[in-house]
Amino acid sequence: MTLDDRKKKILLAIIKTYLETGEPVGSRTISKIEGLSLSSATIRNEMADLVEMGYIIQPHTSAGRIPSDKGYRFYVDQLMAEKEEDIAERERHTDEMQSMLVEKADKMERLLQQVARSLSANTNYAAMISAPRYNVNRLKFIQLSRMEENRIVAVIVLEGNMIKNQIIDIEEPIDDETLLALNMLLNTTLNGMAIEDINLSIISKMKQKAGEQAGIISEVIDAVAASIREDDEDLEIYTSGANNIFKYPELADNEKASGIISAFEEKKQLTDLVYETLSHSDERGIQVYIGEESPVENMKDCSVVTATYELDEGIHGTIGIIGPKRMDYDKVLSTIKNLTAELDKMFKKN
Amino acid sequence: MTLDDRKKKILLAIIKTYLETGEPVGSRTISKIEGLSLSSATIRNEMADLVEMGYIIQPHTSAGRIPSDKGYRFYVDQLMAEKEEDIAERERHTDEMQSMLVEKADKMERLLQQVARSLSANTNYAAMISAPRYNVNRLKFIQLSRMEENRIVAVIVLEGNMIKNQIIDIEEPIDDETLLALNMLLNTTLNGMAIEDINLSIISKMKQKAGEQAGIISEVIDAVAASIREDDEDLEIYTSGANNIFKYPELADNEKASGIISAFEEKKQLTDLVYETLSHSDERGIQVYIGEESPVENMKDCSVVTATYELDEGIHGTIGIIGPKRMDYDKVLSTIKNLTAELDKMFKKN
DNA sequence: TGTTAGCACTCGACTCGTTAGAGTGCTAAC
DNA sequence: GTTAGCACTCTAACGAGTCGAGTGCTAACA
Repeated sequence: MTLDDRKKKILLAIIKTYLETGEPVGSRTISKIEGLSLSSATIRNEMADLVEMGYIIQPHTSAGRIPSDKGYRFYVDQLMAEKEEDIAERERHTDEMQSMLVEKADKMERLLQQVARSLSANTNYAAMISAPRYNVNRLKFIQLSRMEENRIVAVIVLEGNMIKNQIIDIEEPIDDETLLALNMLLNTTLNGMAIEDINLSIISKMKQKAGEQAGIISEVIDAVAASIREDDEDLEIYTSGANNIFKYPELADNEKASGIISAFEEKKQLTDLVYETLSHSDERGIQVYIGEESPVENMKDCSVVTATYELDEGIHGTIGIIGPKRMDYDKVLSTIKNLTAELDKMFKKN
Repeated sequence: MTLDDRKKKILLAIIKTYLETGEPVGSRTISKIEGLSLSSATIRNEMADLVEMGYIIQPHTSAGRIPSDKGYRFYVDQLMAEKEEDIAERERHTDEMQSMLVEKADKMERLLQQVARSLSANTNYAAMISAPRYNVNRLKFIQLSRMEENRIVAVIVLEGNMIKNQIIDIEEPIDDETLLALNMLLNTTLNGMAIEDINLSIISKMKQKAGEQAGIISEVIDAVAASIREDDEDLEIYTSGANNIFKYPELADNEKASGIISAFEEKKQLTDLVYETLSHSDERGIQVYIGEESPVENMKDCSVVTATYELDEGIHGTIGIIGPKRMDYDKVLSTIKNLTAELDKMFKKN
């Protein structure tokens, strides 16, 4: 059986109606709404086919139909194809976006938290945003300072003004002069380098140059590397509106809600989601996971829409919206598309 | 009517039974369990009195009784008085605590997250822990470094090795020498001072010393002060096990759960809780808020147990456990008491 | 051959009455 | 002051009955 044009139209009508009402839709409803005027009986026949083909489901014999994951997938693909063509799309939604007003914040964390909040408030779904990923980032500046007798603090500034600190305990005290020299050495050698490119050969070269301070320099470099790597593991993630899930009965029962909440709290699973997204990001950067498609176990009953934004050349972060499968994909896609654009613009300007 | 000895015994029996079963307890149950052997009819009479006095509630005419907030309050006060006397208490529970094993973490944040996790896992309630409060803290070390032409980064280390960063944009470029001088000036003047004690007179004295750099120094000091103050507003708080609330049906309905979850996510309300706790901490440092007593609006249906721990002289943080009113107060109090002791010990050693 | 009207059928949601059981409150006796 | 006894109350659980939405099928129609 093939999905001919009429079937497509009916399927889309069913899904759209369901998205609006949240209740199983019957043949009568479709026959009335539809442009192509067909009787409910005809619709029923087609619906039976669609069930057989797996696009829709009937919860029980005498109920209407609801979209299956496959049905949603069809709808979303359709939607995204449309958007692709419709370049003026962005304009059309611009006015809505005004209200999103991401206040400019001096601190990155503030900004990200702000974004998450505004996303969840605008969409009525749960939202998350990850801080830009460091390990594709470049070192901008390193500063070692003595804090105590044999304890120094390393301040590491990355491109994009991400700052990280690391306290380093050193074996033997270090004098001011050496410290200064070390600072010089570190900065001249490492500035502008991508973290991943700092390899053994460079380190050994530095050790050579450091001469008698070789011991200390390796201690310091190890600590710096560890600090960056460690942070990479547990990515900073900001969330907002997790409680929005209670607005959707199909997610609000104890077990499901508990799973989703714990995913939001533990962050671990969100981190996985971010990595998944970053590794699969296509040209548009937007991805939609429907139900079982979700890479996060606890979100198998949700739909997850993610997008990447660009802080700077090659430095990406991830935005995510988590809601029920019957989410307003159209609105979410527009919102998220505009937001990433806005973020990109903001960062580029900086 | 007075709460005589027999009434007390009956009340305690009712509460204990309710804590175990979670269901309204009837006169028959008490008459059987109780050491003082009285018939159910007698118990009934006493129970009627207890209802009148407000210690217990009957959900409806032909149901058993459940404790009221006032009843819980009586129980908890009793319990805490007992504990006070029983100094060997701590020993008795020590073995349970072994399993809590707070792994030593190098980073404070890791440690705190760890503690929260272990608390929630051990108690089956939701747990939170706040990072130690800064504003009673002392400056240990300030380091200004030039990052770009007219942008410097200030690294502020506080007693207890809390590190904060602040990027400062300055009007006009600053040369190395001036920067060095500024660093000297800042450190010699401010080191060891409590943040709150940095007042106008000190600042103006510094400006005087700075001479022509007066402009820059006030910029810097303002920025430093702002950085510390700002961070004080949104205290770092780590949470774990928020989804535990779903284990208790009386908290798991949509509305209540949503409120609690949002309190956990937004952190704002937890921050209030921390301040409330810190300002009211008595000699023991442990506080129990039952139902309506809670300073957090969204937790009026919960009980909240908080305690302060000491990072260093005068630097406190707060631990909190949030659960249903029928929580196992005995266990929670023991757990939290041991944990704070453990934390205190760990920090003192450092 | 595709479309449609008509109709019997299905099934969940809701209502209502019944029952069982737990627990009370009161009274009268000890 | 305590207790046995008993009528009473209220909820939870169950089942029967009803309603309505929606289906699936059949037969007629274009």
